[in-house]
Amino acid sequence: MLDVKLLRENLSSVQKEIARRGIELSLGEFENLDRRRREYLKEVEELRHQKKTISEQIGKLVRDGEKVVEGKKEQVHSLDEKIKSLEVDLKEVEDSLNNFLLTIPNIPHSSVATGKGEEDNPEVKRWGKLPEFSFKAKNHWEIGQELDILDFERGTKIAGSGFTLYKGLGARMEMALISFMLELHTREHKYLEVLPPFIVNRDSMIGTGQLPKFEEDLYKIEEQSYYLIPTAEVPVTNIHRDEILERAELPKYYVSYTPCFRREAGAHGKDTRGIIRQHQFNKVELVKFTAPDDSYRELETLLEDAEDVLKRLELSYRVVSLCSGDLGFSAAKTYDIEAWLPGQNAFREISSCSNFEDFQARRAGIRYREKTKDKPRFVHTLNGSGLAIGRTVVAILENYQQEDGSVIIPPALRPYMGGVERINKQ
RNA sequence: GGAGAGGUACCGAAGUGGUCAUAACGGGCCCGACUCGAAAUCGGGUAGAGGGCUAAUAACUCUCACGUGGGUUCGAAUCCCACCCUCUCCGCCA
Repeated sequence: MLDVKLLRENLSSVQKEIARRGIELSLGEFENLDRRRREYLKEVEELRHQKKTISEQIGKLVRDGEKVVEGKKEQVHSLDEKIKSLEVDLKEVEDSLNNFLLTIPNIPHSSVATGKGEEDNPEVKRWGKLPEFSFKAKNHWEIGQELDILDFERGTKIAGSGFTLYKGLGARMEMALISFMLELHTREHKYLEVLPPFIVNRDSMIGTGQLPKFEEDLYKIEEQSYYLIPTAEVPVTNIHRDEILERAELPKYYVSYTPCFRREAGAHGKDTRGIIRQHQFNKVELVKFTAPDDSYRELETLLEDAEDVLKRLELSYRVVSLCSGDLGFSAAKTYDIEAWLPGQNAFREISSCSNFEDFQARRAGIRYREKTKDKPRFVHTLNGSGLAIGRTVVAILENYQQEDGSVIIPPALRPYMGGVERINKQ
């Protein structure tokens, strides 16, 4: 959520910034709602003040033994009527305004390139040498099926399309990657591991920006208005919802493994084969809470922490900076890490690292005090995949495939796989 | 799920219809005094949100805020209803 005051005072420049996303903000609607809200509020507060004053007078009179207070009670009654009707109007305007504010995306950072979509994302860096094969590189789903470690038919039978059954060393590799990443980030990058609920309430979803706008992307448990998390970002960022942190506590680093559930509404027909796009997938997520001045420096180190996973697995990748049109709703700036997939002859997203500045913090009420007596200020929140597990499996299968159909396990991962060095055909 | 108890500031806790919610009392924390320094002691300070007025994130002022939302009443932390959460016991259960 954007600051109402910022919006009020710099309406046209905010509008211009948001326009870079290809979204047009309605100035008139905001100005009208904001103005009416303040008018109603002022009036209601004035009437409440009058009411309070008279009630206090009645209290005094009664205590002094005065009995003739009916006239005063009448005054309060008539004030009450006015107040109640104004409150209805006020609530209506406040709800509209609030809903309007909750659906405005974050302002792109000044370093974000203006562009329409994926094709306009500037490449920031590249790492590693692209592997060369003396044979035709296969897709991960071919490799996975031939090794009998990925079973798409069974996944579909059990749940539906977009769900996969991992078997044998496939399942083992998925779990090994989770352990490997958690250990790397906790031991070497100093993140605190947390294992949160995978189901959250509506307030948490609003806090990080999934709701109210993107309900159709989420799995909902109707009976209780609970939602399955689409990313660990949601429960982990909401750890500190409605809290005031101490300056000395910042920055806070969390790392969390969770499964992620996404309906992928509107993505039909994309990546239908394989495990690139699933309704359920595993992810290790990095989340940071920082002081505002530090957040962009912290974004760079967050990115490096995520990159480190690929470096250790010796997988080639590149980093792109999302352009204004490709930026997510809540993000001010995002780097995507794209791993090289020989089977697809393309770089594909394997991590997304974002700075949300105070956008989520304002929604979720996450604040800190610069000094003991200062007014609380909003923290900045950041997060990034470190990494998406399923896509890492894809990258390993495709990059480490051998001519005989086997797949070599990257050395860094072997300790987490009981020393297995290679997955062979049975 | 059943029965009971309870949710008040950073923590504990008083307040059970009015002039004590910038909320008694105790603790913590911050500043100061004392001290070579510290402890002890003494003094002072310690919530939030949204408006109005402003150049102002200053001063002043108003409203809201006692788990959440309603209701009763001239007036609610206090009475009533619903819901949420915590604790104890019982039941069920991986």
